[in-house]
Amino acid sequence: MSDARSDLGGFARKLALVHPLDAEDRAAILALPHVRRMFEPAAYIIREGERLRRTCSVILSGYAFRQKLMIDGSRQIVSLHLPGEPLDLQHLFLDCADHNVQALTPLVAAEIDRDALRMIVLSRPAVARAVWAATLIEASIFREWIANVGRRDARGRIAHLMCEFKVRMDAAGLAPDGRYELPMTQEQIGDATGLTSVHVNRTLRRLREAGLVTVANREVRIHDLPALAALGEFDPDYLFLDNGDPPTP
Amino acid sequence: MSDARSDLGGFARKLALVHPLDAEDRAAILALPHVRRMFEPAAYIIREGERLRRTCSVILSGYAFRQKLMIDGSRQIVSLHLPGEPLDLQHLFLDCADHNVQALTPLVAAEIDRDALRMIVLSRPAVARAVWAATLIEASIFREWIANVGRRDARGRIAHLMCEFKVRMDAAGLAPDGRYELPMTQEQIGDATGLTSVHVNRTLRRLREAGLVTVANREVRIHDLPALAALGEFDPDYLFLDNGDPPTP
DNA sequence: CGAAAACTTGACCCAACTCAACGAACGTGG
DNA sequence: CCACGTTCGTTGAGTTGGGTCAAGTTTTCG
Repeated sequence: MSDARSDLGGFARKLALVHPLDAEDRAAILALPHVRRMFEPAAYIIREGERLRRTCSVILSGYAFRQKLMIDGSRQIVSLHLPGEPLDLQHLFLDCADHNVQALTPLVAAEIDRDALRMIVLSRPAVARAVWAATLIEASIFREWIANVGRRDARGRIAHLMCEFKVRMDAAGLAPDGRYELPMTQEQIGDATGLTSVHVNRTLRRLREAGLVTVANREVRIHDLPALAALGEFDPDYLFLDNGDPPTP
Repeated sequence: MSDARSDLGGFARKLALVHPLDAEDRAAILALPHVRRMFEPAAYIIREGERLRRTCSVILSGYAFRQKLMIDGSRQIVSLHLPGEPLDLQHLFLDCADHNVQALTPLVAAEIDRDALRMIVLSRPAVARAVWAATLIEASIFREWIANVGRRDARGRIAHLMCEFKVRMDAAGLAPDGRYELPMTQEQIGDATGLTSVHVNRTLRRLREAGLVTVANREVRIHDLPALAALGEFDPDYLFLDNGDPPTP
């Protein structure tokens, strides 16, 4: 696959899953001018209030999370990002960051020139559809997270998070067998679910004792996926990963 | 203003606030084929699981909310919508609804033909920017709501909701003096903030007794906006309403 | 005017938080 | 390779914000 020659192969592949791209579209994406940049864990990739960024970042390797800080110092993680995923498509057309993005692990990002990305997006309808749909899917995940923190108890929230991450890791080919890497501390799991790290710890123990899932050493092993999905009311439709039906023309 | 001749004048005006549109862009929007449709309060405008909608709806008059149902029957409202706002831009490029949209008041919607909307969006860069940016702003509001239900206490959540609604009503010219209409029951306020109606009631009383805000008879009267904004940690930046700085070319 | 829906208030309960102490894992530098 | 500080995880005890249940009251609307 010629994608492998460019840094942006993973990004192009992800977009093509959302909407089919022809060879020219794909070549245009691969040719996007960009610079690589490396980040340590916890390093800020995007900062709230930053204005007029001239780039849009895509993860080449590693994991990242999107976060808002409260004045009391607490933190709410609003999304997680896997390799190949874009980190700030909102800056394509919005000029100010309303939140922070931090690396979860050592991370390599491609910072794509924003004007070049705008150009191909406004001139290539298929690319526009793919990139736009990607932002719409992200919004769908945000909606699900509102429901998760707003209306589920601790077990449900964590079960849901584990299921979502599993399905997304699967789709990215990063969860070979039942187990998968989850590079989050219990405090970060709490920040993603609106809980404290202490309560995350207790809840993980309960989930383990119930034979549903084991989370240890940055690794998740799901023992009973149907039960875990039921507990977290997890239905993967909102992730729009099924490329089952062909997109409407 | 010739916009008034079409149903879609309000929509066009809203889009133009996000990104400038020239006369041709505006005319193309006003000419979009659509049908009017009326809804009673609580009527479903969009249903979860619905496939292959051929339209995208815009509110001509009235209010609506976006909602997810949990299996125990509880409900999480994930957004509120004012006159002129689009209700399902996600269906522009996604083929299945992941949530429900209901009318909050008697509502008139314009159901715009989706293919026609796609066409002008993919052929008119300025329209694409405006519509796309509108979806990105919606996503920004979703992120703020995750933080609201995830990390604030009851007073903060409700204070934040009141401030957001006030600012959006102001921007839409619907909050002439300090007071504004809030067509939500206490149960719906609870569904939007992840609380029960009983606790919403008690919290509203506390906010009233503290001299911050009075909510009664579907009307909100904010007595101390700075204090209310402080309590809800409300900073309107995430709404991207300021058209202060010209958009980057 | 009457019924249904929305709001109000009290009593009680529990899920999740706080505070605190301790153990385990993990770098990192000597 | 080990010593040691630091971060992360674990567990207990006590507290509390918000939920539940239940009984009114008020508003709305046909």
